[in-house]
Amino acid sequence: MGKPSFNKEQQLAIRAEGKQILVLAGAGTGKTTTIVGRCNYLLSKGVPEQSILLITFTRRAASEIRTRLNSQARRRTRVNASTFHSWAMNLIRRNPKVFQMDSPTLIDRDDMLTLFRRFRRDHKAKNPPKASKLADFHSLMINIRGTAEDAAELKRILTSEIEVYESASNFYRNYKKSRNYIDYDDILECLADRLKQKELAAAVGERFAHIMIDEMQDTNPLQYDIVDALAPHTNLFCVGDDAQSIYGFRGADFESIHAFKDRYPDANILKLRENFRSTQEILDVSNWLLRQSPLEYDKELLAAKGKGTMPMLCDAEDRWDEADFIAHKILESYAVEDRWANNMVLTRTGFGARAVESKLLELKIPYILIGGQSLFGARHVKDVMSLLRIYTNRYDELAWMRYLQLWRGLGEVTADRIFKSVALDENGAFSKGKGELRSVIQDASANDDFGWTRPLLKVLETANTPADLVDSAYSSLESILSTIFQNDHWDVRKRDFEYVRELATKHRTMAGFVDEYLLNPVFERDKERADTADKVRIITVHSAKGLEASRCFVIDVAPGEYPRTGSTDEEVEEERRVLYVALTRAANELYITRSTRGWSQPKSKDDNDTYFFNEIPKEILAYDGRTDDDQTESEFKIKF
DNA sequence: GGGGGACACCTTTTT
DNA sequence: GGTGTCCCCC
Repeated sequence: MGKPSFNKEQQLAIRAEGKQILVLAGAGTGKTTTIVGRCNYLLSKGVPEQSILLITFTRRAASEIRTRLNSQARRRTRVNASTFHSWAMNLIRRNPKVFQMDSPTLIDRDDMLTLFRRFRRDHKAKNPPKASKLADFHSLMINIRGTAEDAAELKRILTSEIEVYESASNFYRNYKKSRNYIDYDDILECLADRLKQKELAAAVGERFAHIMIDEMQDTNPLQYDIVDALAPHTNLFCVGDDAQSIYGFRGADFESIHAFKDRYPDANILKLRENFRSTQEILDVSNWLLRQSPLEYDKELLAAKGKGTMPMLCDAEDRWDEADFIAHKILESYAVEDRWANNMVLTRTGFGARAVESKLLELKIPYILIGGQSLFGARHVKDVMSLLRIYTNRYDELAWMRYLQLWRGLGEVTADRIFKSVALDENGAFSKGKGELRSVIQDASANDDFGWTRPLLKVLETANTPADLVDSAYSSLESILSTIFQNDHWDVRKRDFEYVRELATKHRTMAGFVDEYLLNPVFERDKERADTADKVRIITVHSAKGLEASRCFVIDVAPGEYPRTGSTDEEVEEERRVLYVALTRAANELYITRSTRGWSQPKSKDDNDTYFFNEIPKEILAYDGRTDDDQTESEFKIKF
C-alpha cells in the first residue's frame, strides 16, 4: 500500500467525467485502488469529504477501503465508507420523523428464525417448510421487490406451496410491525420506499453528492431502487465485474450490470483489463473455467506480471490428509518467507475448513478464521445482550423471552406470561401508561420466585454508558451463565465479555451499540486485529472477494461440491463464479485441493458429469496424487 | 408447565 | 459434531 501508481486505464477511470460512470473491472485489475484513487482525486478537486459516500457489500470491504483512505491521508478521513445497510440505518436513526421510524429495534437472522419457528409451531396443520426456508423466501421476495409468485419462481417452489410461504411472510411482517422491529431487509425497504418522494431523494442526493459503489454486480433490485432514486441528484461511480457476481441468493442478477446503459443512457462506461495480481498460469486456469460456461463472459485476463509457477490440483485421501497437505505446504513456505499471512485458505462454507483449522491448531500455526460465527451470534453473548435489549426497549418481546428463560424452571409459557404482565395492557397493546420500567419491575419483584428481576434492577441503576451497562449486565448474570455453560467451555466464553465491553466503549448510546454489532458483526476469532497480525487466513469465498494472498489453497473442490449437488442451471453458473472468485485471489501460487473421502462425497453420477474440473487440460494444471506413485487417477475417475 | 433424553437432519454464501 | 424437534415423565 505504498505510493499509488496507476496504469492508463485506471487513470482514465479515476478522472472520468459524467454523472453516471460504470467501470467494468475484472478480477485483480485494481478495483479498490481505482476507487480509492478516484476518491482522492475528488478530494483534490475540492469536494468536501463528508459529501462522498462509498458503498460496499460487506463490512470487510468497507473497512479495507477505510484503512486505505486513512493511510493515504495519514489521518481519519470523514469520507463515509460503509455497507448499504449501515449507511441506511444511520440515515433512518438520525431522521426518525422523515422515515416514520421511531427508535425501532433491529433484529438479526436469529430472531427472524425464532419468529418463523413460532409460525411453524402455530400452523402445524399447514405442514410448513423449515424456518430457514421460510426466512430465505421472505427475504428474497423483499430484495427482488417482487410478489410471492416471483420469489417462488426463483426458488423453484411449487404453486401449491406458495400459500404457506406467503402466510408465514405475512405473519412475520405483521409481528415486526406490531413490535416496532426492523430487520436487515426493512432497513433498505424503508429507505427505498421513502426515496420515492422526490424532495427527499433530492435532499439525500445533495447531501451525498458523490456516491461510489463497489461490486456493482451484487446490487439487487431493492438496492437498485435506492440507487435509481438518487441517480438524478448525485454523481454515481460504480465498479463491478459480472464474472464475480455471487450474491444471486440475495436477489442480485449478474446481468443487471449489462443493462447499466439502458438504465442511465448518458452513462460513461470504462474498462480495466490488465490484471496486476496473479501470474499468467493462475489466470489461465481461471480463464479456462469461465470459457467452459455457456454464458459469454467475454473475459480473458492477462497477467501484467507474466509467468510464474503452475497451479496444482491435489487429491487427498480424506479431509485430514487434505488439511495435512495444506499445513505442510504452509510450514515449508514459512521456513523461506518467514510470514504466515502470505497464505489464505478459501472455503465454500463456514464449517468446511474445520479439518484445516484443527490441523493448524495442532501444528501451532497461527490463523484467523473469517466468516464463521460472529461474536454476537454466540449464545452466551446473546444472553447478556438480551438483558441490555430490554433495557433499551422494554417492549422487545424476543429479548424478554430469551432473558427470562435463562432461569431454571422458567420456560416459555411462564416467560410469555411475565412478558405480557410487564409490557402489555389488558388489550394486548403496549402498556405505555404503566409507568417507568423500573417501577414495573419493582412491582414484579414482590412475587418473583426465580430472581429475574434482580439483574434488571441492577442494570437500571447503572449510569448509562454502554460499557458500564455491559459490565453491569455481565456481572449480574455471571453466576447463572456459569451454571448454564459449566460443561460447555465457560472459561473460553467468559473471556468474550471483555471484548464486548471494549467494543461498547466506542458507543455513546445502547441503541447505537446494538445496531452496530448487528450491522458490522465482529467475528469470533477475528478479535485480535486481523489486519496487523501475521496469520494464515481461513476465509469463505464470499468474504474473500476483493482480497488476495500470495499463496492460496482452495479446498474441497470435489464433485458434488463445485457445483453443489442438485443445483439449477442458474445456480451452477453462480457456483462457477464462486470458484472463479476463489481462484483469482491467488497472486503467485495456487493449490486446488479435494479429497475422495470427505463429508461431501459425490451423491450421484451426475455430480461427476457436471464437475467443473472434469475436462481440465493437463497442460494448465499440475497434479499431485498424494498417494502411491502408480496411482494417478482419483476414485472419482476424473479425466485428467 | 418444564426438563431431559433420544432422534433425525443437516450443513451454502451476507447484511 | 451440532442443532432442532419430538415425546415422555416429573
